[in-house]
Amino acid sequence: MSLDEIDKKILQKLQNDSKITNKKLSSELNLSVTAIFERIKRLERNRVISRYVALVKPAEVDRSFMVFCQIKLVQHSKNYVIKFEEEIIQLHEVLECYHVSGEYDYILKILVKDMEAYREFLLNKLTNLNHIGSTQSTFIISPVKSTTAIDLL
Amino acid sequence: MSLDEIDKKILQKLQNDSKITNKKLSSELNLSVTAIFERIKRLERNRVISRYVALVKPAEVDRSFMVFCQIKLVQHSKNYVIKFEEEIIQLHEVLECYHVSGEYDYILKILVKDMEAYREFLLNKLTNLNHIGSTQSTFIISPVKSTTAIDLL
DNA sequence: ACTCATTCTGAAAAATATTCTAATTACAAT
DNA sequence: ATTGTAATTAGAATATTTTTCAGAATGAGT
Repeated sequence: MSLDEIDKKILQKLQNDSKITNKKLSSELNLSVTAIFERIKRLERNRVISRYVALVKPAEVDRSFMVFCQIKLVQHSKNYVIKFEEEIIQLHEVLECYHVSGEYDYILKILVKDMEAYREFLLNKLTNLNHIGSTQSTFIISPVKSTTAIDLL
Repeated sequence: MSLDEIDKKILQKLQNDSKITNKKLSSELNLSVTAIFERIKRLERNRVISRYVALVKPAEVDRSFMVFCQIKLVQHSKNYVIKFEEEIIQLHEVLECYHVSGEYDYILKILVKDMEAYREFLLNKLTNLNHIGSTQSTFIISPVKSTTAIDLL
């Protein structure tokens, strides 16, 4: 789907604050409320906007420990890969998982309460999965930047 | 701030779809609209909910290339670290940046159009920063899971 | 039992989202 | 240039939702 400059400005603003009203958007972009409304609906219909979400502060819900975990599989046959990915998706501690290039096969972003909870996760969940070869954990000392907004301007 | 089960259910739902109406929430949780309204306002006031955002599909806005880039600094004096982090924050291609444990100092999640754009980014922006020792890039072959929602139940 | 603070309900008011009709614009084909 | 067609827009109406308000229920501490 093709996006003009107005679409991009709308997306830019919605990515930063999806609670902004159509009225405010319309005055900032010098368009009618209806024009804004129709454009947003079109962006939603075409799945340019995939969803609207509330972002929760991890520390406020007792999830202050973030880890990047790299994983190697023992085999790479299609069945193993499919099975592994299905199982990973089920784990709620895993916020993100990517199949990647390089020495390891996967990178996972994991969020838990603390180091102890991570140990539990590793022992009881992750290393219990079949086909896992080795893992390597990288702990987050401090977040420097964290955004979901893609720059479009 | 302390959260009861109702708060957690509200957060759970808002993390998945922040456009859900208070009326719908109220019927699903068997509370009045006002009760829901007040609870959400409290969650916002106390920054449990940090913001509401629209999520945009990267491919739809021509950003199909994601990379994890690990960085080592040449020195770790406070001034260097501060300066480096300030500069990283400015780069719109960098969606996330974490100070981490292990062999490298930082992990960055970078989103660009394609490999060529990534090369441009590396040459013109990243390696132009002072104090950078070495970098190592890991390319995303395929996303397996990607969510912003923290499981609270 | 009484007070205080918190959370709740239901109704009213204010603001916003959505629908509708018509006018305008953009653009391709002639 | 001009016609026709579709897409986009504006403005008014209607429908929904958010927000405010007053009063009732709840619970902890005295």
